[in-house]
Amino acid sequence: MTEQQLLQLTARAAVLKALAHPTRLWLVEQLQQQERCVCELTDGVNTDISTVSKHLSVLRHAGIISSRREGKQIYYRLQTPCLLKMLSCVENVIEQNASAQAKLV
Amino acid sequence: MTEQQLLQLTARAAVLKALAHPTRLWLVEQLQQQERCVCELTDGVNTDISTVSKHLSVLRHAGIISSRREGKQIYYRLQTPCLLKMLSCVENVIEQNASAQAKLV
DNA sequence: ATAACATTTGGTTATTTTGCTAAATAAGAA
DNA sequence: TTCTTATTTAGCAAAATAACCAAATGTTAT
Repeated sequence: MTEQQLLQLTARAAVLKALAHPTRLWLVEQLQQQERCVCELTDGVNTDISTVSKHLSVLRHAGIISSRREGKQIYYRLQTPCLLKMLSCVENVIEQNASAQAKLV
Repeated sequence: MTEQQLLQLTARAAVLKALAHPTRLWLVEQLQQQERCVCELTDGVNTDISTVSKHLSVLRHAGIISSRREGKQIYYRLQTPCLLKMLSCVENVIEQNASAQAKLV
């Protein structure tokens, strides 16, 4: 693995790592159709507001979402639509695991 | 978020988390064309054999790769080909980030 | 059985991540 | 200005992760 390769792989890993949390995946899902303010997002999730804010910050730093202020609220939107297709492949892995499990029984 | 949803999102996050490491991404890349034994994989990477083995174990537990023994060697292969397409979307995120950065300069 | 090889597992330590509470900012309303 | 609402930041403790070394396992050859 070259130095150049390592840099590239680390960048990819950073994006994946940002997605790799149930709450953050949920947030991405919520932003699928339309942008949302933080208050709307915290409503649906059972964790603290500050925790949600931190998760949003992680996603934003990874370039997965972006934000804009409108009055008191801050609205978040999805930056890269193809992420949703990506997740369907993740689902494939899970289904395959499930059927492999089933085969063992 | 319902209990059911949380379970599903946690499963997805687990797959993404397994991928979210430069060495593991490199390993997945190596398995893209053909299966490989551990000795072939450790050759290309600068870390300890035991560390590589542990990374392979993480990928295997996530159902991303699988292994078979042939004599003294253990061969690993990719379980879900669509993962490679998935990573091209991750690359999109990175490129978009780069061009956003460039715009600022 | 012993030796040599390929790989995994266990133990340790350093680092990172997570989620909470409390405090800080930012914007609008009174 | 002061109050209220919306959101972020800081600080902390618990849990998870990563990398190394050493020891254990499984396989083939002697």
